[in-house]
Amino acid sequence: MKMASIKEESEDLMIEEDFTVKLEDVDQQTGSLEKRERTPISESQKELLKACFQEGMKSVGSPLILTAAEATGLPTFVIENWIGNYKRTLKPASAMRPIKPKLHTRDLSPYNLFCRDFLRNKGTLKDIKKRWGSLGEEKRQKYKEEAAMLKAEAKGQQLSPELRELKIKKHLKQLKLEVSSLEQLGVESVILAYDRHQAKIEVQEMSSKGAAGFLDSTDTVNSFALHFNVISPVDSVRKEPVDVLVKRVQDLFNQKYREAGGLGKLPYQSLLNGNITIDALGLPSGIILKKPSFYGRKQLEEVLKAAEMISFHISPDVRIYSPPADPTFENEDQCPEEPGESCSSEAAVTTADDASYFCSADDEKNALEEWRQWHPCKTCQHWSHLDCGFEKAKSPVVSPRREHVLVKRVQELFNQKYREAGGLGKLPYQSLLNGNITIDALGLPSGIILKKPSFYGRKQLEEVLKAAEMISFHIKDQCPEEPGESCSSEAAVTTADDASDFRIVHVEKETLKEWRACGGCQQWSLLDCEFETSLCVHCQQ
DNA sequence: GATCGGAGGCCGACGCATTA
DNA sequence: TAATGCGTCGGCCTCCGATC
Repeated sequence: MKMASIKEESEDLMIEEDFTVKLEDVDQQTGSLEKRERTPISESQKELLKACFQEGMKSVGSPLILTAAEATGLPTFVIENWIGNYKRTLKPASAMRPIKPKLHTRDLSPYNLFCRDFLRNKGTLKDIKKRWGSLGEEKRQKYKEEAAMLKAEAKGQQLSPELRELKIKKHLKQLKLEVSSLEQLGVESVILAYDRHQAKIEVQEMSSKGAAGFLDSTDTVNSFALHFNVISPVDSVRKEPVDVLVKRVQDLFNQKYREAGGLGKLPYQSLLNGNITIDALGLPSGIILKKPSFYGRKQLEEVLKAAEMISFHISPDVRIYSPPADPTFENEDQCPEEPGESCSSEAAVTTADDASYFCSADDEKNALEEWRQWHPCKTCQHWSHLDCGFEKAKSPVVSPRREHVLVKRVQELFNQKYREAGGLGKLPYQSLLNGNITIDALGLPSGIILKKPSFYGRKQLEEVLKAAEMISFHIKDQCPEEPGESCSSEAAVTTADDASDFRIVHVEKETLKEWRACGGCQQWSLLDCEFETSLCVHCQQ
């Protein structure tokens, strides 16, 4: 038809030169996380990589990767990605790749259609202007007709489910940004959305921090769902908060520990120090024993699902190694200063693996590694932590855990801001949690509140790092000592909810703790736990 | 006048499924 | 179980019509 004829005619729009958009022209200064990290690879680096590829660096496990890394200065994981992508470029393009529907919020213009045809015929962007300018009136008219036809068609047609979904997604995203913008202006807002076309009952929440507190304290969301004749328990409308799941797993682990003969609670610190060894049987595949707060939602749910299968076996005599004062350990990620705390890395667990171990001084790799087990080096016989001194000889290529690096960077950032605010040492999360200290964190990205970095998701970590320069802490005096001060325990009660949730912030409890002097006995006390009136409970009695 | 958003391709990053 | 392959995402390129 008409469209086809236009397409045929556009064949003669072929161009002579093959310009390509070069990513090397892109700003290469971004070492930060301002946007998604993308490693610029220069032409010379590519040449080196291609040369290594020709010499056999054709798979991720190739020993030539290290050579290439040295030659190019690129991290090994970047080279691994490059290999995969480069191999793909060598293959002929996949024949029938389904075309994803695109959401055109505006009607396509004659110019847009010309661009489509021109670029489809290997034309380049640089030439478009020239070609469009020199396009004959007749051809231009045909594009106008096609645009008008498409516009008319779109008007008469019903939206396909795919396009509808795209459209909804786009609007929700816009709403989310609007809520965030309003929040920055000090406006608390809530948006609840329910899609009538969805078989599954799902209420999308978009709310500011304060408004989220309101939702938590009321049954609004559930009422909203019920309004649409939906018999839906709260659980199906809203996921169980992560911190509740953490608590349940904690209880489970403590119970299993006691069943195995342990006393009290599972001693994560002793595990970490290697003073005790616990074989955890029945854990879901891929999940190892660690402090429950280090699991994500999915893992927590899996652990709870497998609760009955899980059992612990305590081997107090199998002490792997009690580390001496080791300089490598001094730089560790803040092994607990407060009782009950544990490192941000995973707790120690035994493994049945009996591979050989060799020292590695690769700090970058060590920073990414999760292991925490002590072994003697087969070469120098020194004992050391896998994560600070060793790599496993059998697996030279370690899958990088970028989140760990991000967590660490945020930890350092927070500690730095804490010191800039006059604090000493490291940010005392436990004191925050207990409400013994209050910190106003200014400049944090919208929707993110101060909490232990390991509770942030990857996206939040990146946003925090992005806003690093804007962030400042203001340490308020400790509550009990300075009458008249008020404090909020908000920092202590956040949850690490799924990034997929539209909910911007999830504040489980927001307790106003205001210190007041009793009108009778003049004793200072917490408003929420002692006072109803200007008299404390004792004086009221 | 400022801003948005469309075109198609490139390519690094990443997650998941498959394979050895 | 580690390695590999593949699909997908997202940011970027340039230019300019449409819209506010």
